[in-house]
Amino acid sequence: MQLLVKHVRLAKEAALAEVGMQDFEFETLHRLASRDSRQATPSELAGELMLSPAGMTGRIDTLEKARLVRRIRSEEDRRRVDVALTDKGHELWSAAMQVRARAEKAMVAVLDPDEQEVLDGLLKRLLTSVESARG
Amino acid sequence: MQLLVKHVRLAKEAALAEVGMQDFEFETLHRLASRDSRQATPSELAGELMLSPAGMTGRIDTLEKARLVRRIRSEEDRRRVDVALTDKGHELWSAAMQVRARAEKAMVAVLDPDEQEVLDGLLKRLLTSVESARG
DNA sequence: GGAGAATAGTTCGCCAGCGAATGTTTCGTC
DNA sequence: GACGAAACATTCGCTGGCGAACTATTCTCC
Repeated sequence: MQLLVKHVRLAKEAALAEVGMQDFEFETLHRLASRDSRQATPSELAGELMLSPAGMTGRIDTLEKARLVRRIRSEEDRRRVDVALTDKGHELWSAAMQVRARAEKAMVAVLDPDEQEVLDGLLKRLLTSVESARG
Repeated sequence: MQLLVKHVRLAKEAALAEVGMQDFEFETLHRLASRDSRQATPSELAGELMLSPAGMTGRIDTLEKARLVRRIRSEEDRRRVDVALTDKGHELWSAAMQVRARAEKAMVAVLDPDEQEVLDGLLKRLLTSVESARG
């Protein structure tokens, strides 16, 4: 049911528009914010977000232009670059988190808690199996 | 869990590559093939596929170039255009259907039939609720 | 019955992402 | 220690899709 997925995506995007952010920007910030260090390399992010390296460079470009993120050339290994969340980026991320959590909650509210748990479990099993099946 | 969705999408695309087709092409053909008349207007298709009118025009262009589809200007209402599946398009669609069904089956095989039914039901309820919530 | 609103499709300029090729830096091995 | 292989990020050209403006046709209603 990818129609559902599209709807969900659209609903989430609509929610994010409230804080003036696009979905892909939020996803990237979210990955960064979920790390203790508040930073990661482009490759790591690209892997987690299932994005090509080229695409990742582009995303970081726009985020950096918006001052939500900073590029820091690594000293030990000068091929590497660390992408760090700025204060502004962190603020915007938390704002978006709230809006988004609200939207998500409203959507799954049609299912009672037990059902939500069942759904969650089934989806997780599918995900792990599919992931292992394709490396 | 949009990660799951992305994986599923990727897996399906990989499957379709076997018959040399892209996902969006298949989706469009599928909508056409699911109709008795084997044809539909661009607007109808755009609505079903959640695509902008502009995007739909582009898709039809490429499909028409590949001779999978034909544009037929309507006689009664000359603003309208009917998109009709060609024989070649229909053949390719059925070939893709088989490949795709196989891939889909393999993915949900980790769940036993009862679980599949539960998952299906939950997802459908989510979809209808989300759809009604946003017109 | 003619003017303006509505409808259907297309064109145009733009954007995010992809794959392939490129430039640097580091690693492995002889 | 030097040279080729590998790792990282970036640039380049291309593609699918979007929104807004445009064209052509039909509907509405005074």
